Amino acid sequence: MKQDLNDTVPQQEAAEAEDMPDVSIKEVARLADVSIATVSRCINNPEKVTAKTRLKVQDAIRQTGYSPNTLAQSFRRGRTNIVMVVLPSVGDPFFTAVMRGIRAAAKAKGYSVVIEETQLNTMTADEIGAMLVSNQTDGIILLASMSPFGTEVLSAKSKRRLPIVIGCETVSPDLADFPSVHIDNIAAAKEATNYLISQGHQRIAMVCGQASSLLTKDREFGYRAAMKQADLSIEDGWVVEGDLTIAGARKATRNLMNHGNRPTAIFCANDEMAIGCIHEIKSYGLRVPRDISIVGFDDIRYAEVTDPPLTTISQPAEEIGERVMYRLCRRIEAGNGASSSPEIVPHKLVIRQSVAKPAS
Amino acid sequence: MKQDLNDTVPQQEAAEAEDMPDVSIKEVARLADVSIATVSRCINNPEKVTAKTRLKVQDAIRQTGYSPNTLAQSFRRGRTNIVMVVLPSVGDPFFTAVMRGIRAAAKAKGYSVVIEETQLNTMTADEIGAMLVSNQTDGIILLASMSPFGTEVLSAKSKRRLPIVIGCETVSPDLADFPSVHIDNIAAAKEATNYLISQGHQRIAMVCGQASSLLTKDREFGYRAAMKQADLSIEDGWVVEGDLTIAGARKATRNLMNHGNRPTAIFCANDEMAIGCIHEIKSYGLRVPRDISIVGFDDIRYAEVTDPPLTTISQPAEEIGERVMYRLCRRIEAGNGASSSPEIVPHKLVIRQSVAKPAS
DNA sequence: CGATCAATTGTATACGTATACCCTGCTAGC
DNA sequence: GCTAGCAGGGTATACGTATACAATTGATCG
Repeated sequence: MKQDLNDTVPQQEAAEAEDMPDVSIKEVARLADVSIATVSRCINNPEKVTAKTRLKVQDAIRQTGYSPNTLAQSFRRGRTNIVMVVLPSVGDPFFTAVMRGIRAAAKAKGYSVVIEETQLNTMTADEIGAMLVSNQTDGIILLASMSPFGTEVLSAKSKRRLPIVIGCETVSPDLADFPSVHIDNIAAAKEATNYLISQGHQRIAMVCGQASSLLTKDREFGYRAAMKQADLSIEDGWVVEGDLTIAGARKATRNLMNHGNRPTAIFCANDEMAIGCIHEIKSYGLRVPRDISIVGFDDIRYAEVTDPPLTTISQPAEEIGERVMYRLCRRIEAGNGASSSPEIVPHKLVIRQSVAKPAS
Repeated sequence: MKQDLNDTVPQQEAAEAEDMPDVSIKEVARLADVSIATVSRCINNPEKVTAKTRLKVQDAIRQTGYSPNTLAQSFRRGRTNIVMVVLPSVGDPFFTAVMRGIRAAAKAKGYSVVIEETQLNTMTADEIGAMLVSNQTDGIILLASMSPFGTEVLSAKSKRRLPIVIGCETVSPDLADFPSVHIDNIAAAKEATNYLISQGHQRIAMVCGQASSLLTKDREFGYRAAMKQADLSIEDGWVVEGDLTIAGARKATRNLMNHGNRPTAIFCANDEMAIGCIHEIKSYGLRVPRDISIVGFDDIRYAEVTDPPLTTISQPAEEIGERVMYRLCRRIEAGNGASSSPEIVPHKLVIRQSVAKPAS
């Protein structure tokens, strides 16, 4: 519309030929009076070229403002230096913390990362499959369980030799040979439940995640195990399914509030739901922890500024992210030679003020 | 190490030849007994090929499990279908909401998105410059102001014909010719401040963002304008700088609490800081809003579950994300022909319970 | 001083795709 | 029935880089 009249205005200094639209390795070679092979070597194997030539070439590079065409490089090398991470929800502060670790490690290793969201597992297997093949990436980090089509991933992996590493989630049996790094979710959930029990609670409910999520399955398992071990019964309707969001938790909590035998404590499968849970309880005119105690999971950064501050299980989120990324790198570089054993990182129960002894 | 002994084990059914490591267009052409050009046409211009041939080719594609090599395509076409978005902090729920909109639009348009974080503007200009050239993307969405090196971006843009669109931030003068979509930050901040004034507050402080962030600069400007218009003075030390995080806000709030003339209301440049602010105030044994009123900005999803629920300025975050992505697409497809006028979306003051009339 | 070898640089090719251009064969209009 | 036109499909090439291999240079040693 109006950008094409710049031919009528005097060329603005042109600095150092900085405004070339696209300068290829050829330009550099011509200017430095060497072959393109030499230029390429100067960049990738500087030690294989004379100091004198190297200087000439570096000079030409500077003059032309050349930078290698990443597309061509990726094509030639067969590597994009992009990894994909699949997670349930980008909005969850826990996952953003994990992402921070992943991103830090990725940057250190020279990778970019693209994120795909399973939208809390509402994606169909087809959608996920399409997502996986359409993106050309060097590897995949799975932070979300996708059991329904686990085999699809597996076949894709073996087919394209695509390294996959799993984080946070407990691995499902058919993905057991992939490397993974996560906490011991069962033990952590047991610990959280036991803490409630140790405070004298007997009527303990749980707001868990979707049935499709292995991770929350494990947490539910830990909860049930602790209850059984303490000889406490779990009434029908005490284990309600949230969708890991605040809204979902509020709805789930409503069911708990209306239960004939109302629990005195609630264990939430993540902090996000614990926040919703607390808020819903307050809307009933009840107080936390005086009337009902709450334990969360993840220790997101909002956990300490909620009212009351949340007692929860802390995961080393950033560390998980870093480790999982580094393991993926090793997998990319070393192939299947790299270790594929699961890596368990430590969790910790952090006690704040959302749990009290039961009133009743 | 151990994956090379599969020649000794019997081939596992081989299904439908589904396990080929890398099948190119050539395989398909050979199998369908056509030229590779025809295969390519079948995929990209199906109407230019006979129905019969098309069927043959589609059959071959299915049999081989072929999918085009995205790297080669990108290289050939000179387009990656990847866009980069630069934002201050991936952890901030406001930006994750914007990202949700961006992601949705990107998916609809067939783009992947890589995220770069300016780490709350602690990146150096060099780092940012490196980031921009290293990533081969079709376009950039700027959600963070980077005034110090705005010119660098600008030159990069003109140099590589790289479309850039700005979101959320008010554009700095030297980026004024880029398309942008955002709310009227000044007007919104004025509205927030006026609301406090209308409730009878006169000693109103502000926790703003870093000086380098244009966006919070605008909010501060709006605050000052509203105060001036109401003939209220702003004491030294009433405008404190946070870093848009909870921790930063708590520190900033501490200064406000220790101020000789303690304010009765605080306007925070974002909700994240408002949360920190509230928490810090509580730690002084004071109550919100009885002792001090708080107004936030952004209306993140935690704003309604804080205690008390936060009065704040609501931005249509997801919509901003979508629109900004669509504008980037238009820019990528239509070049500079696409409109570059700023697009102002509406904001809204949402009144909850963090503001009361001043006690004094 | 010449031959051999190492070091350095140039030449040529391949990666997989998209497309400009050409060729073939068919159809339609006279 | 012959030709003009056209549609469908094949051939060849280009994209920018990296590298195997060839060629050339220089140096060292006999």
